[in-house]
Amino acid sequence: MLSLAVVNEMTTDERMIAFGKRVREMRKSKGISQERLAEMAGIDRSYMGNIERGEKNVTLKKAYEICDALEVTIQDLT
Amino acid sequence: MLSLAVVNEMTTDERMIAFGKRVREMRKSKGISQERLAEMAGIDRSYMGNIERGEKNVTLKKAYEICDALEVTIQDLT
DNA sequence: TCTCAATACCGACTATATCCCGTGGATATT
DNA sequence: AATATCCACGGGATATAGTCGGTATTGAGA
Repeated sequence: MLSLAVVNEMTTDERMIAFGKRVREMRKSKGISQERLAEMAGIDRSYMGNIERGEKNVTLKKAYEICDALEVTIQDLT
Repeated sequence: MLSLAVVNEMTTDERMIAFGKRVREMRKSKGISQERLAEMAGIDRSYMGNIERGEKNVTLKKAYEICDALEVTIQDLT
């Protein structure tokens, strides 16, 4: 039995994965590499890979820094 | 000298504080206590205080869980 | 003033985000 | 074949998110 509030919602893990996918889309649409985006956002290169694959639970600050590097708002990524 | 991309932007710390303020507003508009929201979101009570004061850099998962407890989207908090 | 609920604050602990460096696979190019 | 780029993936180190249990403070109401 599902409550109305839960219908159509994603799990937090699914939202993490969706977040990573949008980061990857945005990055590719700008034609830059993972490593390049990582250094623009001040993030470790291997960690950026983890984020795009939705394997890591990023903090809000890092999310904001990725937004800044991609020149998008956090609404665009969530 | 400011680049155009930076004009009108907030620092990440300012955005953390704004996030916390919105959590507090939303919580109060629902008439519930910090401690109650904390248990609804599965978060420690003292940590919830830190979040509302913008003292802690919460992870996306926790942010989503707070959204769920408040029955709002993350766009409402960011 | 007294009480009570709500919140702020504190120290110690545990879990995990994040960094750093290296390796290997895939693909494209010369 | 050789070189270069991009990315997945690994282990280990460090920083910090998040928990837990307590105490202090604040503000509202009896």
